[in-house]
Amino acid sequence: METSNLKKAGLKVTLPRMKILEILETSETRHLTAEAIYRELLESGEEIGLATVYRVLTQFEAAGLVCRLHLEGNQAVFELERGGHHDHIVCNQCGRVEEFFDETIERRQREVAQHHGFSIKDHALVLYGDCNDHACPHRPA
Amino acid sequence: METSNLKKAGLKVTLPRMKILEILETSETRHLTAEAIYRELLESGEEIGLATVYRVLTQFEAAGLVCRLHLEGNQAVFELERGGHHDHIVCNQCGRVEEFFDETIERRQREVAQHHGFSIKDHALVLYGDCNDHACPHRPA
DNA sequence: CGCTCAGATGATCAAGATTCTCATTTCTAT
DNA sequence: ATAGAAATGAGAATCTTGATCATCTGAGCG
Repeated sequence: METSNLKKAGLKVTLPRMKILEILETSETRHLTAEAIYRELLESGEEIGLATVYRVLTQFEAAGLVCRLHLEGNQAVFELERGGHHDHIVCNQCGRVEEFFDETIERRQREVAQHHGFSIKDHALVLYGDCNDHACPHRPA
Repeated sequence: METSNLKKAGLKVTLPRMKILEILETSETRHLTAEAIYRELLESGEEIGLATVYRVLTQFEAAGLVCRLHLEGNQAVFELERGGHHDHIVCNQCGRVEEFFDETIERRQREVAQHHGFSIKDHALVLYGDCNDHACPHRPA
């Protein structure tokens, strides 16, 4: 019930927004597509439109509540902003997503950007590989 | 006239393919969208379909002749494969794209992936910032 | 040099993801 | 409760990219 986040972001506290936030907070998978959220809401018996999901997620992104990531394919995924910045590793086989943070990489990025005369504002880093987990339980949707 | 590249890739040497390759080789901008290539060809008086441009670029990518990049926005850009791997810095203001290669970052990526039990196969790294170029028409104040 | 046919092209259609439109509904402040 | 502003839902619209299919073209052969 973190309605405070919504208010703080200047967003009216509505049912669809709370429900979407709730799913982002409680879902097993930390990285969800708009469609996945939409389907989950429908299955919960909510009356919601896909357009609303996209609209709300875009607003959440602007408010800094969620991050939009383009991990692969054409569908963006959204993850709840839980404070720390991190990058991602995606398994080519099962689609599993893991997070990491590496200060050395972060520092070198800043240095490289400076070298090129850029003031770095953001970056996107995704590693693709095969997770060598034999019991890999996550199959792509 | 690098028709040898086409033959080597098992692609018939046709006018559209040569023209697209020529544009990729001679364009000022090293990173072009399919649409940009298409428009440039139309302006040169070529009779070509957008579908062909996409089809050919996809074939070039499969043949290792070009790289497809998702730098920002929804449109992929293509760049001629000139040997060395590199990553990109994009200016948020003017859209300029610069290339860099940093061995430290590359190495750390491999180490991080290994740490997570992944065999890294590929990666995507894009830095976003403001180029502080005084000639940049959109330079921030 | 012209012939043949697999492969390539171009026009159009189609698909998938995301945004827009607008009439209707829901919050928030009063 | 009520009014006004903002949000929602359904579907249309858009944008990028891939698929279809009839027509055309290039490479090898005579």
